[in-house]
Amino acid sequence: MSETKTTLTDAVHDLLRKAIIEQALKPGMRLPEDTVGEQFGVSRTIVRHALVRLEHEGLVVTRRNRGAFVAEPSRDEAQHVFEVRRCLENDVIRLLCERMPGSGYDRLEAHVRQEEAVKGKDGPVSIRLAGEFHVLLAELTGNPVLTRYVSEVVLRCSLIMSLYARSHSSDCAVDEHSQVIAAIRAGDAQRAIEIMEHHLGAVAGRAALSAQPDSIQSILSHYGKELAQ
Amino acid sequence: MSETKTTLTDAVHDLLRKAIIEQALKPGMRLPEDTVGEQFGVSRTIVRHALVRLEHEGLVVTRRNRGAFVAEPSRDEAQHVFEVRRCLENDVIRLLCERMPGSGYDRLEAHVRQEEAVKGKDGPVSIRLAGEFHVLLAELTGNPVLTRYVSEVVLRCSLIMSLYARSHSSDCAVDEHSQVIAAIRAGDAQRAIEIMEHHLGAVAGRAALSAQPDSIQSILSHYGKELAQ
DNA sequence: CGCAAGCAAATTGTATCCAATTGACCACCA
DNA sequence: TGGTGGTCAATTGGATACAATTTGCTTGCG
Repeated sequence: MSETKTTLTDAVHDLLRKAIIEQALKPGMRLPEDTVGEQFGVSRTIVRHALVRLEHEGLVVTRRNRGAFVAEPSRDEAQHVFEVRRCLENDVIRLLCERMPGSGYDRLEAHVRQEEAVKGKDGPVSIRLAGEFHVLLAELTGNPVLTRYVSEVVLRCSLIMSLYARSHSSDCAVDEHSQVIAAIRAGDAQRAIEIMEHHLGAVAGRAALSAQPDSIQSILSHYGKELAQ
Repeated sequence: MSETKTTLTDAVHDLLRKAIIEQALKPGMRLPEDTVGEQFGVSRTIVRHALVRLEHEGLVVTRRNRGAFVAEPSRDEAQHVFEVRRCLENDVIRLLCERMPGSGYDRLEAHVRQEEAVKGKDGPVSIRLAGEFHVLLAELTGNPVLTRYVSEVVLRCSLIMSLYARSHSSDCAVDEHSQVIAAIRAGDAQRAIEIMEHHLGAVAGRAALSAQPDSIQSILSHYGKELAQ
């Protein structure tokens, strides 16, 4: 366990991801390989590998010979991500109602307490914790594959919310988290799923409903395809 | 559209993936970077990037300073992949019952016809087509995120089946594919999901039930962790 | 004054090169 | 004989160097 699994690539990968999620790197921002590289004191090779992974995760997009950019999910993409997220998280709930591990509730409640602790002061930490609650749920299913996918969509949702949401402070209402836990504990999968649906719906809603007819670039990008090049 | 999106990395990536799925590269086989590189006539850098992606997709695993190997999913892992696959594919069905695009049935039926054409002569092509049917279903939802995930788990399932299944010829019963289409066309989501569950259950079953108490290395690998190094 | 061609800077795509870690083989010793 | 330590080959981790492509600007012409 003590083996330092962190190859440099992993480190850069994590750092960039965190920076993106915390909005230090804003959507659309360019990520030149050597700039990032010298910033972290590593060579382009490393940065490149990290960027490849991030692209796979949907947090950055790369254009041929143009470089990497922090992803700017369109509303359509956002819709798609949320759709998958609902599907996955519903299944998480369903599985947890069948097989919640022993220490599960303790860990969940500990997490919620942590969320409540930083409730007032919003900001990066609260956003991160909100996401991690959902990842923790996935982890408790004991299914690493499911966990990875949930993790990915949650991260993308964070990015999406940073683009489209009006207010971040209440992205994940902590009490809804508690309600989900309670419903699972009661073994009431149906209700837990309903709460989760409502929970995610609310989050997605804050993004979708703020649909001032899309920012100009978003609209134009839609038409721009036709005259690309 | 004509832009040759294929950077060399993409090409190698695709080639390796295809080779793995078609079992030209068998699970557990080593993939030394320079060997692969000189085989394809590219440098290690390229192979490296391709391997990073394949690892992300779960088709290869890499051990620090040891290199890359074609993944050998344990039965546990296999279980996890199938669990996620069922979740995702059920959602695909559900979505398609709501919004099947106009040309959808044509494309599906064309595909099934293709499958029937090569039905007798099993082999790589039939395996590939069977997988692509499920990917095609996902594509028809119009959700690229969902499509990518389905695509990934389907590929991993192909790998898994190549490890654990006794007979490949009937991995995906073509008539079950037809039944799914029919159920969706009837708008009967419940029935379509049932068929799909049964369909996937049968596939997974062929793997899981052949559970001669696991090959020796599989068992030992379970205990081996403790004395790893 | 607007537009097109062309040039220069910047950045990615790819290859090669060095260093560090690993695993294996072999000799040596209790 | 079994275990231990050391040296060596092999292979990856990482950095640097070169080539190709794109971009934006400049310049010249209509």
